[in-house]
Amino acid sequence: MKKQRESDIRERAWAKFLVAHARLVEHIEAALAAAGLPPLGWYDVLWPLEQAEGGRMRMYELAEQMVLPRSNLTRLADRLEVAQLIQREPCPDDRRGAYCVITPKGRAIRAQMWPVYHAAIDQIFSAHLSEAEADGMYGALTRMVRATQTSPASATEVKKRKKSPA
Amino acid sequence: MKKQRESDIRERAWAKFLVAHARLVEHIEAALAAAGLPPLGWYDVLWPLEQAEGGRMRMYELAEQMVLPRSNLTRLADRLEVAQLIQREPCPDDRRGAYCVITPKGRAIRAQMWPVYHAAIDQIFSAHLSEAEADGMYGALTRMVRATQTSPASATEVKKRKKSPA
DNA sequence: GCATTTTAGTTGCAATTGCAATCTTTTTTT
DNA sequence: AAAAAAAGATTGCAATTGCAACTAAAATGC
Repeated sequence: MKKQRESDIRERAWAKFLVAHARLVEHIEAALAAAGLPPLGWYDVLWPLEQAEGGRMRMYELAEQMVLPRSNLTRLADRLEVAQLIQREPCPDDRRGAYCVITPKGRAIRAQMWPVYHAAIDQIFSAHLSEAEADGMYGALTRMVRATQTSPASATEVKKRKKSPA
Repeated sequence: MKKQRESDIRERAWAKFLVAHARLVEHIEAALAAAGLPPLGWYDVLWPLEQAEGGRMRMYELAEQMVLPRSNLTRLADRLEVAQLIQREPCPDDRRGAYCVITPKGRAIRAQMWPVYHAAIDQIFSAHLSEAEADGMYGALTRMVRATQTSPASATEVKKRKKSPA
């Protein structure tokens, strides 16, 4: 008889998910800081850029990928630009838009970050997952992400009505 | 032959883990805000307090549970106290310490938050996990959390040496 | 073709976070 | 038992975040 307070295993998984996220990120940030490297958020900008065709991406694309409000990315990009890891370029096709382009220095820093980041992931995340578990987790997480994007009903509705028409 | 760019499934799981966390939290915050309720962080204070013996916990315990820097909890508690959801009480045994005590109003608000929170979890998290998957995920996450706490070697070392002894 | 609505990106400003320093009160050392 | 070290909690201050407002440039409707 081990039904822990009747709380569903899924709820316990959710609670653990939150704690694990906080702990893992904390650990990784500590590792990067200890190595005198930039924070995780910078990596999340540099990596997609490096992957992208021409080392460039539109701001809105990047923001969407990173699950970051636009205004937030603007400022983050400001910092990366000051550090000369990226560079902004006007978009020829759309004069509203701007490209974020990774610089050689940006690539270099990302390359320096990866070993540290990778080692941390291995140690605290990957080491605790069998291939099958990783696979299962990947699948489940993918379904969850999809669930948040395919039901914009609630989110959109909320956005539309300013204060509730009542 | 589908070994996607040779990147380990575990690394892809990690990447998805980060995105999923951001999306899920975003969704839940939106749901709470839409219902005119306090943010998730408040729930995370109220719930452990409500569970605790006497509805009270020491600040440091709470901070640890929540994976939050102490100073951060101090301020969070300030806000909750202003809203009269908690109350601070001096600790008789240790005159440095303080208790965080949940108030009746705190319990009431938490009770109001739960249905909204619970519905969101069900919809975007639980719905996508079989019992076995939830079980597996719970186990894996637990091991990861343990991994971050049992190797304080690196974290502690870093703390000790201020700038690196050169 | 012009008025309206959307979209991309930025900015102002208030709220939250994080880090190092501080103040008290234990706890440990010697 | 005094000195030194550590622990609990808070505070100052700078950095980051989040939201709403704003500008400029497409896209859409009629």
